Amino acid sequence: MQRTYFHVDMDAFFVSVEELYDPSLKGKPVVVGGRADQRGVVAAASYAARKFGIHSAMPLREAARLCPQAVFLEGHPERYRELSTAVRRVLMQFTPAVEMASIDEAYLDMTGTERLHGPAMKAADLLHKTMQRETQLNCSIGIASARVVAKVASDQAKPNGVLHVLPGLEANFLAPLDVRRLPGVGKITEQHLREYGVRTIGDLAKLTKATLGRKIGDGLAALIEKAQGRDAGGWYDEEIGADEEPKSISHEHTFNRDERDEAAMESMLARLTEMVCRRLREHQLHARKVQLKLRYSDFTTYTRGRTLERPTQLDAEVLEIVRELFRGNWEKGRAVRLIGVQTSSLEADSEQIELIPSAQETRLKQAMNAVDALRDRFGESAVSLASGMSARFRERTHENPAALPGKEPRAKRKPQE
DNA sequence: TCTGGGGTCCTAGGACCC
DNA sequence: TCTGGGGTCCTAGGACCC
Repeated sequence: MQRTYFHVDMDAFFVSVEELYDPSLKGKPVVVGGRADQRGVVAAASYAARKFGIHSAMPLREAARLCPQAVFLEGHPERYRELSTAVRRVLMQFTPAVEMASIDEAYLDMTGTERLHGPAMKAADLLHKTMQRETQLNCSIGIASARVVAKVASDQAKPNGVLHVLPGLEANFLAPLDVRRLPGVGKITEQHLREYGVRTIGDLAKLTKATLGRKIGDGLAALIEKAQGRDAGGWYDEEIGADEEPKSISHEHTFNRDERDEAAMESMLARLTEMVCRRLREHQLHARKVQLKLRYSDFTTYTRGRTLERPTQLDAEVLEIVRELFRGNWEKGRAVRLIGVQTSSLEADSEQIELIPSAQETRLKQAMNAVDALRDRFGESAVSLASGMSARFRERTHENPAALPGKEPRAKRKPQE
């Protein structure tokens, strides 16, 4: 059956949200991602900043060199999440089949909504206006019979436009575009494809086993099919909105200066573990896999993990494993740039083989819920488990004085209405 | 200019099983 | 004289996306 997908992509989302809260930023070169002298990259750049050659994923220091007068902002993740929820609410007015693909973009399955909203272009126009009115944010919309084509179309429609690729014309629309425009083709794949003379999506669409001179793997086969204008592989084979629960939950931290002190790294690990486990509990999930990530100062990166016999969401259990992995794998004395904790193979509470929980376990769970509640009311620093405290103290005093308690008022939670 | 943080999916080798 | 072979789990690494 012929389907109709919308891909809705917010224009310069982080920057636009910042402008909402501080209209004086409008028209200025604005960079969201961190201070100009920090380790980090550009998360979003205003159109004025882009004129200087600044783009996302560029190191902050380079952005500062290109445009010293730009306004550098750390950003406000809570505000972005809040606006993202508002965006989702608008989209849900048009169809329940909405899937947020990231904080600022979504896919809508609009198949069969003509009776309700009229033809696709009319619905898109209304969606565009509703989004403006209810969030004060601009978006771009791509419409097509395949999600991958809708996504490329919204990209071409930017900024603040709508592009409808008519059924039957998908391949024609894609063919002249640079192969990098196709989702899934990054720098590395582009280089590989270049060796086979592929420069445009049309070139990729024509690849066969014969022209390639070798066997085609599943990944490349899916890529070729996408280049021909059809959804293929992985997520593209599932229904919109089928995914709700996360498949992994992780936190990581890059030290502002490379770290070689064991105690400092262990307390950071404790802190990261607390954040991860807290989110596991929020989602009512238990993790069966725990992974440690280490990146040394030369950027070589290692992950070491373990599968648990029994899934968990408890700080102490996860931290014990993380510690063992760290002690068993960190080369003593070698300077560490980044450290991280990841959980995966997540299972819902109900899937747990519920042996009768021991009284001790029940008490522990109650205690964790109490800790989470305290943190809700008084901030993350209110309650600390294990050795997370000293890391927090270090970060706040030496590396980030602005974050000292009292100096940085925590965002107040809105009372429930 | 040294390169964030949070994710998803794919690959590939070895173990194990039928 | 040597070759089975497919499915699934586990682990680690890597490409890619916003």
